[in-house]
Amino acid sequence: MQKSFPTSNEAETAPARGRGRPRAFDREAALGQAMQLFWHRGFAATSIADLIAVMGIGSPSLYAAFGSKEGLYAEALRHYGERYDAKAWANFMAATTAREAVAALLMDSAAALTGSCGRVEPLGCMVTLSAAGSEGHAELGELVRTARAHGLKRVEERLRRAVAEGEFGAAVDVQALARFVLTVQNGMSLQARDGASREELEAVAELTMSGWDAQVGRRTGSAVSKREP
Amino acid sequence: MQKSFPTSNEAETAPARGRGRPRAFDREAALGQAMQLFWHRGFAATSIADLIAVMGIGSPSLYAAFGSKEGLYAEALRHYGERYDAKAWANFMAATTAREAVAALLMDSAAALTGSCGRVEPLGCMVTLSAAGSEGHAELGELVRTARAHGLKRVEERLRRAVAEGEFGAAVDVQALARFVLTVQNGMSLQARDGASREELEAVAELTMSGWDAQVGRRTGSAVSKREP
DNA sequence: CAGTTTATGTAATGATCGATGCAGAAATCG
DNA sequence: CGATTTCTGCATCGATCATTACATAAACTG
Repeated sequence: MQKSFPTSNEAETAPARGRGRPRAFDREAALGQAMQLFWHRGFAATSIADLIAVMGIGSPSLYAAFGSKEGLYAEALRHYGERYDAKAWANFMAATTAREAVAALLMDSAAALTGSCGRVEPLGCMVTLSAAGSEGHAELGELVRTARAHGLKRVEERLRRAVAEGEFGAAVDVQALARFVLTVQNGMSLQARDGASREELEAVAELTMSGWDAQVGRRTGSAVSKREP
Repeated sequence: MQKSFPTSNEAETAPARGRGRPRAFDREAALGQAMQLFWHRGFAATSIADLIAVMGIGSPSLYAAFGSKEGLYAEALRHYGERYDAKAWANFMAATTAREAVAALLMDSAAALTGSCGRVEPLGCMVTLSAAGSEGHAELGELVRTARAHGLKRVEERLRRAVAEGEFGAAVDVQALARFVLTVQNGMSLQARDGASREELEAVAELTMSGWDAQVGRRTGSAVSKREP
C-alpha cells in the first residue's frame, strides 16, 4: 500500500521563484486556516466551500496547491505536528529522568489542550481526536493512527531508557506504564473538548503521577513540579 | 432552547395496533442497525443512503418513523444508553464501596470498549467518541455532552457518598478524583478504537487504581479484583 | 362493502458535495 | 517583443446530499 497524496510536500518546497505567475496567497497561512477548521470540525464535516472561505482563495487555487481534500488534510496534519505537537513534547524530550519527562508531558498537555497559551485554537489534540479513519478514509486513518502510535512509542522508549539507566527496576511493566500515561493524555483531549479547565487537567496529571509513584517507587514532595505563571 | 426532535419516543410507544397499514419492519432492530453505523462512522460521515441500506427500509419509512437524520441519531443515542451504557455501569452501581465501584467501572469498560463480550459492535464508546457537536449540530452536541457530564456526576456523587460514609477522609479532593477516573475511561475509548486489547486496558485500570490508593489510602492485595474468565 | 388511516416503493426535489474547464492575468525566458 | 508557464476567477461538471410528492398497498372502522 502506498499513499497517493503527499505527506511531505512535493513541488512547493522549491525555494526559488518559479516560472509562471506567482501564487497570490501565503501557502502556509492558508494551510494554517485549513488546519484549524479540520481540527475543529473533523474531516467529513468540513466542506471545500468552508475551506476556501477561511483560506481566502478559490477552489482551483486550493486544488492546484494541495491536490485534493485528502491531500490538504494530510498537509494540515503535518502542519499541526510541526506547530503544536512538537511544542507539547519539548519538555518531555529535555527532561533528565523519565518521571520528569512524563510529568512534563502531562502538565504541558493540560495547558496546551485547554488553550491556555493565549490561543484561539480548537480544544483538544487534532491527532488524538481525529476520526478520519472511521469516517471511511483509510489512508488518512492510517496517517493519524501512525502519529498516535508514535506518541506511545516515544514514552515507551523513554521508559526503557530509564530502566537501562537504573532510574527504576526492570520489574516495572514499561509497556503498561506507557499506555497508562498515553491513555490519560488521550482522555485529557476529550475532557478539554468538553470544557475542562487547565487546572482540572493538571489535577488529573497529579493523580496520574501518584499512580506512577505507586508503581515505580515514591519520591518526596508534590507529584509534579510547579509551573511558571 | 428546546429540542426539536424526540429524546424519548413520541407516538411509537403506543403498544396496541394502530389504525392504518402496519409497519413492515422491526423498529428497534432497524434502530439498532442505525446505531451501529452512527457509532462507527459518526454523524456527519453517515449518509441517509448508508442508513437505509443497513436498516433495510426506504427513506420515506425512515423519515416517517424517526423524523430526520438528527432525530434518528438522537434515538440511536438513547438506544445505545439503554443497551450498552447501562451494562457498563451495573457493577459500579452494585458495589458496596466507592473503590470497588470505580475499579469495576474501569475493568468493565476495558472489556466493553474492546468488544470482548463476543460482540461485533464498533470499538470505543459511542457517547465518548461522538463529535456531533463539533461537526456543527449544536443540539446533538448538547445531547452527548450532557450524557458525558452525567458519567462524571455519577462518579462524583458516589465519592461524596463514600466521604459521608467514612470510607475515606473529607480531605480527599472528590472532584479531582472523579475527573481522573473519567479521564482514564475516556482515554480507554480512544485506545480501544486504535486497537488496544482488553488486557492492555485492564493494566491501565490497575495503574489507575494505584493512583487512587496513593490518594485515599492503600489497601492490601491487587489493585483490582480478578475477573471471571 | 365503502371510507379512513398509515406505510411503502418509485422517483424526484433543490441544495450541496468534491473537483474542473476555460479564458484571462501575471510572471519568467529567449 | 513574443512564447511559455503558472495561477486566478467564473462558471460548471456529474454525483451525492437530506428530504419529500405521489400513487399504491394494507391495515382498521363503520
